[in-house]
Amino acid sequence: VLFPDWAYKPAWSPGSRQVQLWHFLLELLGRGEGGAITWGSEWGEFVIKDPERLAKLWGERKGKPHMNYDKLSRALRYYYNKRILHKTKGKRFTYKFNFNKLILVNYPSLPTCPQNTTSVPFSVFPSQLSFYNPSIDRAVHSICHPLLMPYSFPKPLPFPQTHPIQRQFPLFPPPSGTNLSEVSCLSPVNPALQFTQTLNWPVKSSAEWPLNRVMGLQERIRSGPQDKSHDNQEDRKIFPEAMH
DNA sequence: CTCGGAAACT
DNA sequence: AGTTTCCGAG
Repeated sequence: VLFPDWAYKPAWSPGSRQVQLWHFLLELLGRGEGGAITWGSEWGEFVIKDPERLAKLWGERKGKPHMNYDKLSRALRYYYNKRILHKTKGKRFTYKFNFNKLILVNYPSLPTCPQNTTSVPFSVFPSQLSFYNPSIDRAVHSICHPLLMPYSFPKPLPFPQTHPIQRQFPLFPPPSGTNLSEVSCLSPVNPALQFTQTLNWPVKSSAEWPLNRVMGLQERIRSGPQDKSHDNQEDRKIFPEAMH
């Protein structure tokens, strides 16, 4: 609920054994490595400073020695329909993660976040997130960086209130695929849930969430080519910024 | 540069 | 499924 659906996908999903491009980008961005790619002026926006160098790094990670920006950028463009990224038009080599507006649109009362820091004082990657980290708690109060991704957090329930014991899991008992070691270490508190409670964010029913409507959209896309103009109209309502 | 179709790859 | 590769079009 706090983040778009894709943000909950772990870096190394059971299906695909390889790193995904957007994880890789977030990783470089998080390191503040700077040379090849940096955060842009807006929240979630990033600029590829050295396209060919970035492509080379990506190629090394994937074992594709002939990777170049032409091919990498094609992969980025596939993210448009998946709603992971969109292009910042007019700005060369500039793209933007779609999680920013989703959060701000739904919670207009949140303070806008100055985003000049190149790194966060704590790690947000799955490997290091697997234990309860008090510094996350602290940082969460000054919500700010796009790097604050939920990755291995259990997905918060779409329903307002449930049995206390169910809070840690989308389903109870947890489905067989659930990595219990990952989930249980979030105790005593699920940071994401504490996040909502601390901030007194409004609770919406699942039907009210634009995100769920986006998911519905993806279902339609997946189910085959249908009425595309209708989809675009839906998109405009949800992501005004993403359209021109 | 940027876009997106098409086909191939893992 | 998520790219990688190739490419014609704007």
